[in-house]
Amino acid sequence: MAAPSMKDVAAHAGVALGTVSNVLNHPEMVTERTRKRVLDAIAELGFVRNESARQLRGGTSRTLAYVVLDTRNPFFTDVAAGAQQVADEAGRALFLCDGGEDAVRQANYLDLLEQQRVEGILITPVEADDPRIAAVVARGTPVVVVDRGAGPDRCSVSVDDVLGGDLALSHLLDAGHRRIAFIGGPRAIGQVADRITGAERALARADAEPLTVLETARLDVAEGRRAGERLAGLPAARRPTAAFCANDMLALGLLQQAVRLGLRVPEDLAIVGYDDIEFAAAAAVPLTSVSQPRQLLGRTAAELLLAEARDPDGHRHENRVFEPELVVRESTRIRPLGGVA
Amino acid sequence: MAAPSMKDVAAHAGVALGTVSNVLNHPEMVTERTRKRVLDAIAELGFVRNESARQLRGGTSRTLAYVVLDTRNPFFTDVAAGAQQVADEAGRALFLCDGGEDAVRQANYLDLLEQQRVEGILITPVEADDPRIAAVVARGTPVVVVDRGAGPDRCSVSVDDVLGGDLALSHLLDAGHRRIAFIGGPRAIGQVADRITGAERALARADAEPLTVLETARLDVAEGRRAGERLAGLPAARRPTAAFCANDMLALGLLQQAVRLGLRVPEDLAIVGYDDIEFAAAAAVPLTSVSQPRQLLGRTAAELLLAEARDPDGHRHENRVFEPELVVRESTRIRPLGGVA
DNA sequence: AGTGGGCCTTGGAACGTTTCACAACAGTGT
DNA sequence: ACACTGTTGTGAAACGTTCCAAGGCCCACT
Repeated sequence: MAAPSMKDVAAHAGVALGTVSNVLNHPEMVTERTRKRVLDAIAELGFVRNESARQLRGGTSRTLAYVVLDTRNPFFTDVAAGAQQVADEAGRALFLCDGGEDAVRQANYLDLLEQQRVEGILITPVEADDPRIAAVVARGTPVVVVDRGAGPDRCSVSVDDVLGGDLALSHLLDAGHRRIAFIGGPRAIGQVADRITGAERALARADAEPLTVLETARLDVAEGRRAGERLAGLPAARRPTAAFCANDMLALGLLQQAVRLGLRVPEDLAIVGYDDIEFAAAAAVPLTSVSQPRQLLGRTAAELLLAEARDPDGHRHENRVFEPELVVRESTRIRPLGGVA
Repeated sequence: MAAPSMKDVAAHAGVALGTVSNVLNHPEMVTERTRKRVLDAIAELGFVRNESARQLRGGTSRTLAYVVLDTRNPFFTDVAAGAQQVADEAGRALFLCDGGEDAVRQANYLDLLEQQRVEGILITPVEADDPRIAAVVARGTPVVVVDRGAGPDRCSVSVDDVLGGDLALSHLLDAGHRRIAFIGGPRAIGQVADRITGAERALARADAEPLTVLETARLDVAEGRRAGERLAGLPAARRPTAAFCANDMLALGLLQQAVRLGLRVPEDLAIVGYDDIEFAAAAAVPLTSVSQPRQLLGRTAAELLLAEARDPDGHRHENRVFEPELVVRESTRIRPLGGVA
């Protein structure tokens, strides 16, 4: 048999349909006695509200969604945790959608969410200037771009990735490195491009070789290992003495493979990661990394989103930019001696 | 102005409402010319289908959800990635809901998903025998329990956690440890309880001290660090020589803090983790860990769920149990000498 | 020219809820 | 007894879609 509806509940309790609705939505305007009869009927039939019908009639949803670039990157789950806090406080549900660094899947999610009329969308886009996002915004669904800047037509929260790249390279240059590799990709990902820009900006101020860019297909541990093989395969004379990785996943993979293939870190190869995920500090050689305020990013994004959803007309778009910080650890520190533990 | 509906599109294109629906759902039965007119109108008005209305009328949804125990644990995002693959292949969207190890939040998500009439729910429950789950199943929404066994009234995929605990402890006992701590909690989490059971089973076969259980409030890195402090604070004579952690997050935190406080791993303290997440191998001291087939778990769960959703009556519930494997690394290996890299 | 048959298109019912104007009823004060 | 008030409950409309039976049109064939 089909799921019971309010009509069934009403019949079973011997009241009108509207009364059932009142019990659920305005319990104070129904007598104790009637209310109990209705609630009993609900329990007895196992009635479950139909959210579709509800939303269709009411026009409103209390659901937010975060379309994540890649849920397997702990950076994003930390951001999501920040957003979740705010959603909880505001009585909203938050759905996470894993884009898996795949533009098509991300676009599919975006379409679906718009069709579901969610209250608002957080998104870390694969491609920053995806016209689909602009279209969603134009049609009226609040969108906040996370971890990327955006134009004046929507809100965004981000961290200055150019500055981050600059910090990382400045640190390596200060330590005396002159042949430095960048590992990350694809370049279409805005964060990657910006970090390269920042790195080259720092490089331009120094007397060093141009940045060797090892472009990767994804930003995960496996690609980091692959990069490690490529670096270890180079003759020492041409091998970069330091690597700046677009994120910590790559850096951890690189570190792992480099060590396995006999390179000493940091003596033969210094490594700087990005994001300062929890695991960076616990790595074989604790990782120097560019730290971003992850949870704050998520909290702020969700707050902006809710503000826009609550007052679409009065809302003014904001593009909040946070500053990254360099956290120096062993992977770039020339150790005085033996150095274990 | 309100979002345009099919009615608006129909008026704008000068056709009947039903024709617009046909263009969208059965394009082959509409003339080229008419179709174009309608599609143009859709583009011009920025019409977006209303999924609520659609679902209300059709009664079907093509959305799955995975209520995760904690998205910040990479184990679960790996499981989710497996489920996502299957969902993609089947043309389904998968929403991730972060329970954050919080029973209340998890229950809220469960309610919402049922009200939204999702096609099916994957869940890694905080409490294994939550009656709410049974209720959802009884009312007809397909549910597959992930990473926990379940009764005959629903499907589940899991890994034998008792065996996992046994493997871990057997390994430590073989290495000569006699005073061993278990770190993890809360005990209400089924996986934790089972791993303890397995550990004690192995212990019972040997002539060793009973398991010292350090119960934690959560299964994250911070709690691991806290446990590290507690262990390091003990006088060496009473301090366990080995620790078995309920998951790798705890193990990594423990490792980090133990090393910081001057304990050598594995000489002073051997550590076994659980899950074999990607970061375990890249840790300061590569972590011995009990490995589970994460993606396979997710794939299998999603396949069972879809099978049930497609044929609710013909479906027979299955409780698939996979076997864990111990991956031995440096954190439990007595190193012959100096031992770096 | 008339008829039969395809092919498109049409209009309306139905999905389950919320909301709102209104009916029913009981109690109060005259 | 009556009108009035306030409180509860009722019934119908509306939300935007899909599906289906039925209608309209045009062409080919007799």
